Amino acid sequence: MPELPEVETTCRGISPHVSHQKVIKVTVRQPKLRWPVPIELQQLEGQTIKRVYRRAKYCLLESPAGTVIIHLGMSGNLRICDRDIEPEKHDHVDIQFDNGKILRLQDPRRFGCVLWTQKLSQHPLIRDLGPEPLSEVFTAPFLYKKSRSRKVNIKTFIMNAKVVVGVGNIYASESLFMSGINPKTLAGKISLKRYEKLVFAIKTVLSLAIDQGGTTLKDFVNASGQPGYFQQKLSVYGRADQPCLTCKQPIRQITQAQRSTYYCSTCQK
DNA sequence: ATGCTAACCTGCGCGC
DNA sequence: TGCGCGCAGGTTAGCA
Repeated sequence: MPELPEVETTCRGISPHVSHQKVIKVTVRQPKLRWPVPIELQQLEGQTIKRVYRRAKYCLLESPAGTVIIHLGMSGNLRICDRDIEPEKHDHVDIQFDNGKILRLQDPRRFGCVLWTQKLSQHPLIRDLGPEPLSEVFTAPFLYKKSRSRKVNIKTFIMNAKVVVGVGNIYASESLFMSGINPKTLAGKISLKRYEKLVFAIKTVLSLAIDQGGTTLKDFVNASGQPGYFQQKLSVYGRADQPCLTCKQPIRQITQAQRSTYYCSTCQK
């Protein structure tokens, strides 16, 4: 479900209900997520959330005692609901606040996680992350330098969180289409000039998707339960065999690193 | 260091 | 209707 725009949409949605609120109870119904939900998460009880923010695809709840690290995996969502709303199937974790609201994690596939750390910057999941794609440090020279001698294809390269965070399977295909780059091209063979186009495309696609409230393919909903609308603007993702919006040739679907890639072999060289 | 694969799960749509 | 198969928005561990 969630790539960077969906996580950003989620964080913005929950923040007004969670920031500066005191946690009165943490309930874990199913601790078997990607990693077990740690018992130390209970240290959150009694804490007041200082802020809610996003790093990569992690939603972070910062408190004086430590930070909650939440990842939504493939199928997770975070919702704000009233305390008397009964949990449903796959509602694994609740964080209840003294304002009567509950932050509730639902994740059918359980690829997500809820972790607790006292030193976020040293956490293994956070430590080695690349730059934020919407930040000023994510530039063409950065990507160009990082990619020299790399033999992996460009699509897999930009989906590598050690290179740049937040570019998932949808927006990788969309960005490469926008920049006219064939996803099979080796990262190390791409010129600085073409990386200029790619960096611009990544920033543009992600920003537009955030503006649209994310992409809802199947089940993404924001903190209020509403879908996103970016799927209406997808150029290639999920459009196998349909005509390219530019040249009318059929969009191709291939597999790279065990993931589907969509592209136009005419417009992307 | 880099690149590739399997693995972790549930649910849904499709062909038969 | 039911069953088996393939596929799905992520990311890490482990191995060559």
